[in-house]
Amino acid sequence: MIDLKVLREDPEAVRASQRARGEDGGAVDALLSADERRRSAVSRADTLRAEQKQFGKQVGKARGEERDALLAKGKELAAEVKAAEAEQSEAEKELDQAHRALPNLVDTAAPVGGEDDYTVLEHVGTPREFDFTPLDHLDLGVRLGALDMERGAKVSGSRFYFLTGIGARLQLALLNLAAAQATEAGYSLMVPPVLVRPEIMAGTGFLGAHASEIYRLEEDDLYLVGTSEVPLAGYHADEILDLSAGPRRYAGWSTCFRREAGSYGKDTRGIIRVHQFDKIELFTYCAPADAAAEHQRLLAWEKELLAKIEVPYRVIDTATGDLGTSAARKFDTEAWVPTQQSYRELTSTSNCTTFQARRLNIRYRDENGKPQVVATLNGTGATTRWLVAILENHQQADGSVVVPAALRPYLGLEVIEPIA
RNA sequence: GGAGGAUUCGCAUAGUGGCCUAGUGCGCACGAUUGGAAAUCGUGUUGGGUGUUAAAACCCUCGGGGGUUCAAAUCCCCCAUCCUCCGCCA
Repeated sequence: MIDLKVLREDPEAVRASQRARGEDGGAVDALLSADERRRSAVSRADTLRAEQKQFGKQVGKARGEERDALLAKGKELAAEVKAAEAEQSEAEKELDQAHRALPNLVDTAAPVGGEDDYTVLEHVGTPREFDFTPLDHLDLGVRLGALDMERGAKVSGSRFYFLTGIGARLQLALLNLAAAQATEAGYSLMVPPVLVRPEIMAGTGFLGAHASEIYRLEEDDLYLVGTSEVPLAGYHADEILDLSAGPRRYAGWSTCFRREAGSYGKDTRGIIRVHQFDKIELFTYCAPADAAAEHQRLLAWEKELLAKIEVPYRVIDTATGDLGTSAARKFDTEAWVPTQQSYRELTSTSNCTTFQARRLNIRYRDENGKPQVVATLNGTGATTRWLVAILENHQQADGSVVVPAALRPYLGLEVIEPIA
């Protein structure tokens, strides 16, 4: 939810943000009038309640006929209060709905436009020239005994897979590397629940436009998370944090589940786009004033990790129209995938400012000891998809794959050889 | 799945319809005392909303929601969470 004070003081800024996202400006005016209605309803109900309270005290003292008269009048007042309270709660419900319907305000520094209007901030490394025809990650994975899509489909359907043998070990090595770096950087490593309650899922902003992406367990009214951002954001819901020692940083290690609805036919080969994968997710709670700097730090940590797997990549500043509901700004890193001759997203870091925290009621005490809403940010540590970039970029003519130096201590191998 | 118990201000507790504007202890903050400290004494100490330039004032908040009543921490109903036990399953 956005800050209603900002809305009241500068509705035009909110409308501009909506336009930048390519969304409806009418939602802004709906929210403004809902806010107006709620305030007048609250004020009416407050006045009546005050009157009734004073009145109730007189009844307690009165006796006899006087008491009977007061009781009659009291009944009237009670009915009025009840009506005013019903009006108030109706107005509050409407406000909440309108409030939650509005996505976060975009950062004015983010490039305006649709999916393809991102800005490339930098290129790191140079795509390798192959003197042989490189195999894609699926062919490589099968030859190395690392990946089995067919049995994944047999057991669970399309977009499911088994990481087998060295594939499973490679993923563990990668996630351990990421977990170790995150721990060193001051993140607390967390293994969170991957099933969450509706209010937590809604609080992180995933039940709006992207609800169809999410698995829901109807019987239990729980959602499977698409990233541990969700449980990590919920971790401090309804709390007032002490941030006097600096931001709270968590690294979540979890499996992630995505329905990939609407992506039929896209990336059907291999493990680029799958229903289930593993990820280390970086998550920060900090004072809103520190959020932009923390966002840069998250990006820097992602780049540090990418350097360790030694793949060429670029960094993009995502356009406003392609931002998630909660994000004000988002930087993606995209690794070069040789067999696709293109860059594919490996990490994504979003500054959600106070948007999620306002929904989840997460605050901190400012220097005056007053509760204020915190800012939340998230970024990718490492994911299953990284295996694609590692395998393809480090393959050799004989079908073996050189293990990047930083991964060797975690895998215990310098080269992964084909099994047959 | 079943039975019982619990949920009150950071923590611990008191509170069985109006004197609860929620008491007490601990903790915490500030002050007094002291050469300084401990002890002691005093004052303050949930969060949110309406309102205001700011304040004042007012309203809500005793796990959540609903109900009874002129009036609910207190009575009734539903739900959540935690604990104990039984059953079932792994």
